[in-house]
Amino acid sequence: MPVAKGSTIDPARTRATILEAATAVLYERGLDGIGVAELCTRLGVSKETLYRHFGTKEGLVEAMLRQRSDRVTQWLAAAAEAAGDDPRDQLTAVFDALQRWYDDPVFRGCAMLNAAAQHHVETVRAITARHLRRYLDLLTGIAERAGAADPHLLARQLLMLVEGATVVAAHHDGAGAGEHARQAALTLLSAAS
Amino acid sequence: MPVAKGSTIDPARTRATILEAATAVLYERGLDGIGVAELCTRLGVSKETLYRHFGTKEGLVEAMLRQRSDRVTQWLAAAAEAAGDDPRDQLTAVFDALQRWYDDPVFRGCAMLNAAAQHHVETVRAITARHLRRYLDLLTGIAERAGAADPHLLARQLLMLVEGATVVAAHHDGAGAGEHARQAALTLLSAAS
DNA sequence: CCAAGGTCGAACCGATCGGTACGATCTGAG
DNA sequence: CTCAGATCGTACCGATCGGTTCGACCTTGG
Repeated sequence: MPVAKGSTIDPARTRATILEAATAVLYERGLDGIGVAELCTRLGVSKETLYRHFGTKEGLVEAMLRQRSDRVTQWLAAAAEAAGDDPRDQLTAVFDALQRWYDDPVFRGCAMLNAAAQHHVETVRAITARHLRRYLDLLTGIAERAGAADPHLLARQLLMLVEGATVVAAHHDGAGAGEHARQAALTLLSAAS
Repeated sequence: MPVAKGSTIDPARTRATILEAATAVLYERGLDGIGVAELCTRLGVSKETLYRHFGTKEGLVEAMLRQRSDRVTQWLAAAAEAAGDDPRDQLTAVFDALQRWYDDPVFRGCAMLNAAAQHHVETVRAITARHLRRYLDLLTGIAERAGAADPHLLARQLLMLVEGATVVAAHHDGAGAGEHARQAALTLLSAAS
């Protein structure tokens, strides 16, 4: 490791561990629902360490949102890819994956949307917008492969179903939300090609 | 006015005025984005008055969310009713009304969803759930009048489109979100009957 | 073995938070 | 006119906030 300059106790791993644990706690409690002191206690880390790695609570929040967006996007894309080449199968796989998420007891809605609802900070809003854009790209690919007359319009409508299903699952009733959205998505896909 | 017991300066009107102004400010800044002191300044009211009428910041928040849910629901229902008896016209009217909302420069997404994303308080979450339920009732009526095979399923899918369009409009791009959602909704309506 | 630097824990900082207290002022019913 | 009560403005409270500092450990490259 030529780039590993002066370092002991592997700070990179410390940072990764903090990020990992903070993701879960901040998702459960909300960004402003827990102070830095209690957060550090739950993370098993001192305030000085946290501030050296992230500079600011905002810095930690942004780093964790970025990582979470990366992971969720990759996770959804992988689910679609594993379903084969048929766009209908890919769409089904996406909504099935969402349903599995909704059924998770810790499910509390989309972390990016929740964050954007609290912090009016521009950086956070930008991360959320980028997150939706990534979803849209994934859905646009499916719509194009399906031969939709207007793939961008269809993708946008599918994005609304994805986000709408997540909202309904989080705030009204998660049972079957993924399946119901999937059914609607397939109807739109059929009608658009 | 027989019920007007002992009162001067019409406290009822004071309360209504506070609620009115607080709705706008809390929507713009976020529930935790403004303190009670600054809030009172913007409202042109003293802290003592605010606390006498609402007891707590939480009390104010809940009262304003309830009122907002009432109004928004009535506003959407009125838009649907004014469109006549055809379910397709009613659905169109709903999404057209939403689009007008998205185009408002102060639009910041659904206030109830934003609130539920920040406050994990059970009361707030209950108000949000009731709000979605009201939307669902409105859409169920339309789905039933349209003769849908499974009106409850269709209504749920339409609800996802409504909420999804609102999320996309707030966090990605509001231009045309209402129209695109309306188009998808009409497709689902046609396919379900 | 030694020095550099990551980490800890706790004390500490000023600012702000939600909420209370109080005297002064104003309003309107009797 | 009088007096109850609504309102104001301000000072104040304890708690908590995000963030800093420091001395003591501990780990590890040289």
